[in-house]
Amino acid sequence: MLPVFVVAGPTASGKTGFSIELAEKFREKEICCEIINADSIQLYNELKILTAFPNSKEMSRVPHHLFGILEPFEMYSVGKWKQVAEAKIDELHKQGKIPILCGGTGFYLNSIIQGIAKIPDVPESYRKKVWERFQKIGRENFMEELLKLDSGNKLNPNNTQRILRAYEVVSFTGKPLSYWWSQGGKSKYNDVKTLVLLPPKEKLWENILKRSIHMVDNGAIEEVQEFLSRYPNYKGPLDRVIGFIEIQDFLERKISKEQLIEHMFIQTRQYAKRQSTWFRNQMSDVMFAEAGFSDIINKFMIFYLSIDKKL
RNA sequence: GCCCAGAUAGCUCAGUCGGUAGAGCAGAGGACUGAAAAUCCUCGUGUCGCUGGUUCGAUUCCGGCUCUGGGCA
Repeated sequence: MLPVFVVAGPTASGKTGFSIELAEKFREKEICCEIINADSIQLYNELKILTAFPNSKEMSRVPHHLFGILEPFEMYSVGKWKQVAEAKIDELHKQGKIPILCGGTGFYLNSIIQGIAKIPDVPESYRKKVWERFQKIGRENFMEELLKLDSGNKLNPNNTQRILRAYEVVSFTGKPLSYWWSQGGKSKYNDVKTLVLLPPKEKLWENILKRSIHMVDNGAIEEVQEFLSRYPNYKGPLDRVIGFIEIQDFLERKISKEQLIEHMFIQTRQYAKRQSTWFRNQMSDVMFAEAGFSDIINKFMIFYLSIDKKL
């Protein structure tokens, strides 16, 4: 049974470059690795500068999968990603290749590493109705209704996304989330090797600042402008991309270029922190690494590579 | 040079009719089962510009000084 490699880490920790070097290092040993995207936003085929999409040079060094597979209005979810990612993993395994899951979306990664409960799909139209009900009756009444249907629910009423989800599931399927969770949903892979790149904070902040400046000085603004010319008044899943809203503010002269960079710097820092918290506390059996690439790669190989002998 | 307004948390500012002070942002920590670059929770001691005076007690009132805006020359 071939392993699954996972390369995780906060944004700007160098995952992309690392994964490529790792794959090339294995190639020297006649082991073929290919990269599968585990970043919820690099799934989209837009805003490639702002989302730090791997460039064509990088993509030509090692085969990349599940990058840019979505259109800007397509809604996605862990469940959907898990399905296509597993299909891709299995396909690579059949070809005798090792998949490297690379990305910063810890929630997605854990759905492969630890598994996730199987819950029936709630149709988009139904979700919309739930949202409208929430809007109509207000948070308090909505929460009251939710608790009637799902008395064990301990969600904070302010957590809109979660209470909507809980309501959706219990009212659509007739069973609360806790029921579905208790049904299990184990990982189908038993040999996952996870590496988390976790640079010291100062180093990470430096990378983030450099990258924010580089993005706005090298086309991110024009990219957003061009995107908006194709999708005027866009509202959709890409709204959450850090810098997307701020660049629009800049284009409308609400903020200066310096403020734009500052906002992007701050938000990216906060995002990186949330990611690090996840990696530290929600993932298990991981190897954390801080040092330079070649050093980590060697350690990774020594640490996990009994495969050398297996193959 | 004169007049006016400021000077309080890393930043922007509120406040104390005299009993040593609190918001937002930033920051720190945390949660996370199909929106996850999302969403949510917790955390606030700082010579209240400096220096005299009045007072039992001054960041608060009074004087002087320094600095920063703005105005008049």
